Amino acid sequence: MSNISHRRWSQSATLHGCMMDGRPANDQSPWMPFESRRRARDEKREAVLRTAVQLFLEQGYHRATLNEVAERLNITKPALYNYFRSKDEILFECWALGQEQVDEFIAVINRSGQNGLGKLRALVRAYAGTMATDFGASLVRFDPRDLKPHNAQTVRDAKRSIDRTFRRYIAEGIADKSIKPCDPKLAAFAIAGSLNWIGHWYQRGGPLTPDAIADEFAVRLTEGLAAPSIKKSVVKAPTATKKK
Amino acid sequence: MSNISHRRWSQSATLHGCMMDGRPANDQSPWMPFESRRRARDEKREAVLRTAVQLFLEQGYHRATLNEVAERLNITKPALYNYFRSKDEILFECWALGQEQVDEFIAVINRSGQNGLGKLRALVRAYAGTMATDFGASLVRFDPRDLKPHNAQTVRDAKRSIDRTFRRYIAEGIADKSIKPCDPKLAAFAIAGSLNWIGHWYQRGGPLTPDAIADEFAVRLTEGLAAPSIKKSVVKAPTATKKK
Amino acid sequence: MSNISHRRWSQSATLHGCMMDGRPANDQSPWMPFESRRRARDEKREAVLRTAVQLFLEQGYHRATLNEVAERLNITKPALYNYFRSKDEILFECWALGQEQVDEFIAVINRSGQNGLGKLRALVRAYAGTMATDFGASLVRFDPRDLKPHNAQTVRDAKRSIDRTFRRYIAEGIADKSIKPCDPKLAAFAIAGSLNWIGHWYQRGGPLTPDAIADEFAVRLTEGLAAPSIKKSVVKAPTATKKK
Amino acid sequence: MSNISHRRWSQSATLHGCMMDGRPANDQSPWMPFESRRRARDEKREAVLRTAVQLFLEQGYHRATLNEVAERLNITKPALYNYFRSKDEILFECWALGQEQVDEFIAVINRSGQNGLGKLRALVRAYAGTMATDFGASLVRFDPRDLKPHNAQTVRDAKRSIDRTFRRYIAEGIADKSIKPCDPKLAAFAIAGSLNWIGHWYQRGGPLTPDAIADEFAVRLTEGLAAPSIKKSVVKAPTATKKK
DNA sequence: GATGAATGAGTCTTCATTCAT
DNA sequence: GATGAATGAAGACTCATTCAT
Repeated sequence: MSNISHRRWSQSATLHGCMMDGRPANDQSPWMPFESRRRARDEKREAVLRTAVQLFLEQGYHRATLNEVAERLNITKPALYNYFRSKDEILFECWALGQEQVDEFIAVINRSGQNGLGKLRALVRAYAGTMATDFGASLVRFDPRDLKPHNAQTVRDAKRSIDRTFRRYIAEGIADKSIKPCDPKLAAFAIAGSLNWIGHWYQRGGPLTPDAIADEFAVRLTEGLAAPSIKKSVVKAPTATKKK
Repeated sequence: MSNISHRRWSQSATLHGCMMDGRPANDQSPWMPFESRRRARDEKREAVLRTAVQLFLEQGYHRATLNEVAERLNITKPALYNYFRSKDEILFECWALGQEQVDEFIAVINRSGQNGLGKLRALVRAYAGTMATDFGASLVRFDPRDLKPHNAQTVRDAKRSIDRTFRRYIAEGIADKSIKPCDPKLAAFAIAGSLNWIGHWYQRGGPLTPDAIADEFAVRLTEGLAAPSIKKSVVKAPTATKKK
Repeated sequence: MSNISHRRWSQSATLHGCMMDGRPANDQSPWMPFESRRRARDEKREAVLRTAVQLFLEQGYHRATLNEVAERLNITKPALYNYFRSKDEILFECWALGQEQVDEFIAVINRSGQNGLGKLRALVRAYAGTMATDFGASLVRFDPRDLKPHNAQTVRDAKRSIDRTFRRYIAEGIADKSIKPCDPKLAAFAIAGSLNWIGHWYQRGGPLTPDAIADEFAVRLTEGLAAPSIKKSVVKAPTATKKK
Repeated sequence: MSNISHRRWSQSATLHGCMMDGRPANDQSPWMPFESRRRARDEKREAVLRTAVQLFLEQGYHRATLNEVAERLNITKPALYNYFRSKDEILFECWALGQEQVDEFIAVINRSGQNGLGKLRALVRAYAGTMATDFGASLVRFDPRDLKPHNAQTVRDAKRSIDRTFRRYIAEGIADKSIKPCDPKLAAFAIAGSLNWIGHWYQRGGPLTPDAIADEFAVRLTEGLAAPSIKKSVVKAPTATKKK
């Protein structure tokens, strides 16, 4: 039954790491075909995920069938099992790709030397942009309860981590006086809520561009928090958002 | 197998009352038994909905089975079909009870003579409170695509109507100068997003009371919008919400 | 479980017998109310059967639900169980009313002093007329396999008996030279088939009256069999059939 | 639980042949395996239909369960859904196979240059033979109301078409004087009724062979109609019917 | 690596029937 | 005698998953 070693999600970048692995490809090693085969495999994996995330968002995880995923890829259902062990693993990997984006821009913001308000605005901006992507939306539209317990826990941990980041930036801002005193917890909820909601209503091709939304939200969601003196300073978000 | 002998409707204290006045009914009104039967029926319907909404929120609509709904009510699955025609009808009725709350307080707010900002704050407050209830949360946690087309349309219409209300209050506020000029559409999205998100994270029994959340959000979500002069005025929400 | 004595169908006329029982009603006995109650009961029983046979013919036994039978009678489903013990018993009683008609006219024809061809024609005529009634059609449109084994046997016996009657008349006709020599078995099948088919296609309110059909079939189905000399003699069927 | 290990399609002698030439396929045509797969599939579909039609005739459509169909084929119920979309589709396909036989021999008769009586007799003969087959009997033993509206309509149209064919041949016969003047409509009903009834009483393995029935009916059902001069001409039915 | 075929688990739903009132 | 409520038995259908080829 379980003769396949359990691939585990290690909080960052399996798939992304893979793509960087292209590196050894530049030499003429005899296992080049091996390499290229692996790359082909990864590309197919990704194609599955792109198709799946779309379908899952369109119809909802439970109404979407693997049959339709396969059909859209012009393959057959069992072929999917060459790349993924189960439907919920596909779901999880979709989520993981979204989470990767978040991890990346949070890392960038963390390294930026801004004050609390600056970081918060940068976060809002980047997060809003991510919510307007398929994989980003999957962060908030998919239900962890559809995952196996282990993965579900991973998701919950990540969610909590994001929440803590919001609160931390706010707390930092309060400490450095760039943000008015307030309850970081509720403020974080309010801001995150607005942002997460984007994942539910944003429609590609609508009148609003992701950038416009991101800019507007970066201002709107923080202007109430900004301490009087720096209310007007708007910050450019790091353009870390990977879209691929 | 048949360890369920006494059928009980665990959640119906009122129902129990009913059964007690089944006998004294002969002394008063001749259609008392009739009345009481109808009431009993309504109460059972409601008990089903209360149980169902809880289960649907707990486990998600698709993972929740009617069997478990029935079990929690100490009845059998087909008994549910005395009150509802299908699983999705139950879902719809849960939503409808939440929507009723919303319709009611919006009606009250509409009739209040406040300015735009006042109405908006009242709306935020009442809406936040509703989100902290089971039926309220069902407004945003249930997926209209699980409903029959007709009901799905009803839900979508209602959602649009709520959105328009947010925008209208904001526009009114801009017109009457109680709200700073801004894009009503995006502002409405931002506010509604924060509020809707409550339905996803709020846990009964947590450290935050619905009222605290409602108050905080009423201030927090609007202070950025408020025109300088009236920034400090906080409004009590109409307490119109509860229905029974 | 089976504390109810099994009412058994004794090949003739429970219901019919009942109606003849009107007999004691002509006196002023003190148990008149008793009598009248029983008559009321019988009338309701019959009303159920009339409604049921229609519905069963309209929609087919399995698609027709007792609920709809009850609805058409403006009563509720369990009320039906005051008159019948099960759905298939209703089916059986419908069949029995049709069979009664057949038994009656066969008895009449048997007693008539006609020759074989005469009897055959009389039978065809009467049978065709019966097929154009609801209860008559139920003889051929209902499936004995829907009945309990005992009743199913009763039905099969009756069918066989009718078949034997056809064959007997034909054989008589051959013997008395009113019918050309032929295989009575196949001839009976052919004639009975044509007649039974009426139950499938005849629509009340169509252009053809039952009488017209009966007359035409009486001629058409037998003219091939008739020995030359008496080909033209047409016989009036006994008008014994109609019961109400 | 899993006492079914070897899945066998009991009725598919041909299928077995197929599987044998699965191996030699490498020596000849490259798409042989493809072909053979398709053929295997068709044969299984047919095996399902053969089993289903038998069961439906034996027990009636509603009492027959897909489970039993599957069991008789030594497969499981959902496997049936590889070949058919629903139970009623299976019913329809059974009917369609019977109808195909009818369409074929009608086409042949239409092309024959016989006079009206000749065509009618040929039709009777061929139709009688078909009624003695399982798929033929399904033409009259299955209830179109069990089908989806679209298919039900198809069935009704086909029935009407057959009826028109009977009437047309009779009318032709009257016109060309091979048939005595009569009402084509009622005559068609009478003949078709006799024939259809075969589908209800004919038992394979009984004393009567289909051919004997067909021959007898071809004479019996038409001798009453034949105009005196040609009464004796008997026609061989087209042997076009059997399809495999 | 891919496919057709098959499976098993599970859910909704229907309906005849019974029971308490 | 009638009713509302409840039940249990059963069946169709779906779909993720597996297996042999």
